[in-house]
Amino acid sequence: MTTGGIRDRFRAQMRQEVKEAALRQLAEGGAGALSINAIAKELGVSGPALYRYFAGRDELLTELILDAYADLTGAVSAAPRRMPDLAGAYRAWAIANPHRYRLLFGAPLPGYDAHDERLLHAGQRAMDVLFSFVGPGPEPTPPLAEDLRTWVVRRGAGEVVPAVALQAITVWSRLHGFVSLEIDGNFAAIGLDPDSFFAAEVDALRSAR
Amino acid sequence: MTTGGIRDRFRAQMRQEVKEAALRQLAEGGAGALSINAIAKELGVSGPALYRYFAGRDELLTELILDAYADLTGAVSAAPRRMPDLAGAYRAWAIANPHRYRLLFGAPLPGYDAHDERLLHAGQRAMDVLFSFVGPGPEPTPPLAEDLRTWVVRRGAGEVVPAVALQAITVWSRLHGFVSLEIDGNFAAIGLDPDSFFAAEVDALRSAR
DNA sequence: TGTACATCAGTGAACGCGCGTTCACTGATGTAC
DNA sequence: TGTACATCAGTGAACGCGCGTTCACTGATGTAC
Repeated sequence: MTTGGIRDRFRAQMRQEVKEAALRQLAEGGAGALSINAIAKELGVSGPALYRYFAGRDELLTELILDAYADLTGAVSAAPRRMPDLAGAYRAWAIANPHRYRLLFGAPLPGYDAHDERLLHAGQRAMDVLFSFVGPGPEPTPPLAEDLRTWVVRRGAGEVVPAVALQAITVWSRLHGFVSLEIDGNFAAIGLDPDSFFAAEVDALRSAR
Repeated sequence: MTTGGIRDRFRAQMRQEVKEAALRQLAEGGAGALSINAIAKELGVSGPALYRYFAGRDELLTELILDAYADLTGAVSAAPRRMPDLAGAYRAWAIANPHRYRLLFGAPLPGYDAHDERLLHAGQRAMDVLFSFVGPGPEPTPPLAEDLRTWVVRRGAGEVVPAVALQAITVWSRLHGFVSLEIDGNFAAIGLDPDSFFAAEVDALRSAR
């Protein structure tokens, strides 16, 4: 399996083009709109041709999710190590890529089995970024503190203290609340401008909870 | 259009059975699993038969969403007027009805136009319950305070002060964050027990934002 | 109380569409001698 | 440098399935006289 041959390069580029077309369709058609046949048509190729590049729909989906994890993690990591910047980067990525954000954290797609362990690792890496961003919040009370300690150890991040773990999850949960309400159009539906409210919510996050 | 005739009662009951079957399929198959034909089959009837009771898939969906709004609003209203009970009732309903919760606040279904104004009213009624539950949070700063005031007036809830409006949205956003992470399996995916964390998050909500 | 009629639930066929996936095959192209 | 061969991208047909919706129609049933 030598890489770098002409055919290998062609394959790699074609895989890339398939993924790009897939993202385009995901962006337009919504969650269930990912169709092998539709992608093939967009690339000017017959449906079965794509099976040269992906074992099937599931493998393509897995690749898209892994890419999305890497992309989001990169975008957030690139932000200055301050709370408002973290929050802003997270939100900005989600708004720019709502369909990919839903792929990561939204309802599981019917018929898709996410049993690839690379997905777990990608998720852990994303969470690690959060750990490195937040400071310790309020000290969790005993039962919760125990849960957090064992959780952190089982993740192989034993050096993270419970107060930081709790803060990371809290930040994630609140950011996700705001961001998912926004990208799913719930603020728009009730006629509320998200920007000013976001600033207030981030401000509350900054002042340690 | 007299109601109460034998045929009218039959129609009403059949509509109810269609909706129940729809909910069952939604619960099993996920978001896009709502199929007129599948519902008909479950009821032991041919597909076109359902067009006697619903103009089409969209009307059925609209009814399901309206029912879900009424149900959630009722469940939350029935809770004692204290923060932990509000949060608990909201979460409990979402866990018991994840598919319906997604119908209300999740990504818009592709191909479904939610332009029925009854949906807006139902959403407003739900938000009104929140208004009646929360006390004033911290005073919003000028630009946000202005937004909130005009927003509240445009909704016809002019007696609600900005600090209460902000608190209601904040509570909603944070509850939604936690609840949607939970029902979409994100806590399970990273191996975290939601219960103890939920208690901590609610506790943070209780102590005024 | 009996009969005629209008109403309406439900059917089966059809339309046009789309899906993921398999299979046998063609034809171009890189590669090894 | 030329030739033979193996590799592999891509095709078109097919399978079996499902979808929402329309249409002309049958047959039962409530209702009005």
